[in-house]
Amino acid sequence: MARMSVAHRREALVGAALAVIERDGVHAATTRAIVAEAGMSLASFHYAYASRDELLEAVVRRVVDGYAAAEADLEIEGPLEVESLVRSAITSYVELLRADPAREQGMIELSLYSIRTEGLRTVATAQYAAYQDFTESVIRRIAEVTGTRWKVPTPLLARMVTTMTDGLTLGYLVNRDDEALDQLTELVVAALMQQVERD
Amino acid sequence: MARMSVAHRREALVGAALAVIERDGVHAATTRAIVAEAGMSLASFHYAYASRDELLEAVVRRVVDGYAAAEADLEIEGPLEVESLVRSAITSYVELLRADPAREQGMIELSLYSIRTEGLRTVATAQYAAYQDFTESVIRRIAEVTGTRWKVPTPLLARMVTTMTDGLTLGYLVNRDDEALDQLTELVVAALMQQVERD
DNA sequence: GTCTATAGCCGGATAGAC
DNA sequence: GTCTATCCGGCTATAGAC
Repeated sequence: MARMSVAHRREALVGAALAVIERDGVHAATTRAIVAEAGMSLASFHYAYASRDELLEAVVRRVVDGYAAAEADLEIEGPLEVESLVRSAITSYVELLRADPAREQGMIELSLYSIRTEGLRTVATAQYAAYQDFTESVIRRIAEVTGTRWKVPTPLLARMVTTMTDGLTLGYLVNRDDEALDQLTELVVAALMQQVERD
Repeated sequence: MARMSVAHRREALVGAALAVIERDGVHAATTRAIVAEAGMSLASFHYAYASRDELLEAVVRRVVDGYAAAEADLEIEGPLEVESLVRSAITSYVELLRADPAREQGMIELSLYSIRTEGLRTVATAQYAAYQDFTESVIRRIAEVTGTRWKVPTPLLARMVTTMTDGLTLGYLVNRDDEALDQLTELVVAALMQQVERD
């Protein structure tokens, strides 16, 4: 393979690893599968990263950065009414889940793997914290735009959102029940609307 | 090892596999680790089961049967008031989670592994269906005992419960934040109480 | 029936040629 | 710097002695 800078090679490997994880799961993301996906040799892998876990750490970081980017791009659309904004925020994740369940399964597997792996635990919590920050900023934006107040602190509400989206994800991965997903989405929206302060 | 009936040997292997999965995760539940846990030889394993996946299928079935047994044993305690019964039902799971997070992580890993494995997919959905049945029966019992009606069908409400408990589980596994777990439990109870029909 | 021993494969990581 | 070839360990599954 042509000469590449280490930085460029690392980038390519992280991308390939993500592709394999999303398609076949963390278990299948062996160094060999990853280099095959990236079209490079096994030795080149170890030239760029000392170990498989070091690469996986970089993968988690890329995922985290993705959330941060999404946060920056965030746009509020549609009528400026709390319920419809909350619904569209939840729905946008649900549609992501529906469109690419394997991706979400890969992300959960990555979290669980990180938790079990010495040296990756802190990276896992960082992944969650980033997702948390993203959710919090959405909630804050909705409150600002509509002039709403919440009954509970924003960080707690954000955790409630991730709790429910995680639960929706696991349930959908197992059952693949689109109708149930729609109905549950409505219940989730209702649960959040319950936390709007009505003066 | 002394002579054992195949049935007894299988039982021992399933128990050992569950122990390893709960302690070290599905990934670590190799045939070698399992027979070491059970104190038998590798060859004896293959005398009882044709393959590792065949054993894992049996493990999932045992978990399912466990839920069914829990359902039969179910007792309603405390004051006959909807909110306190709902809270105690949720809390009893949350305390289970807090006491043995590794066990719950193992169960989630088992589900995700089953989903990815040809021939275990149906077993995975059966696992969830059993959990679903258990939850439904609890909800029904609470409604009967207190004379309450729910705004939504019981099966949907049961799915909402599993959605939220799954979410609580993933979040707790990553963050190990006991205070957040308490606060989220209260929000979950509130979300369920919202679905009580007040005439 | 139960064991030890081993086949056969795949994994991460490395040596050494170029 | 990048490659091919290889080491070495752990895995599932099986062969064959007893």
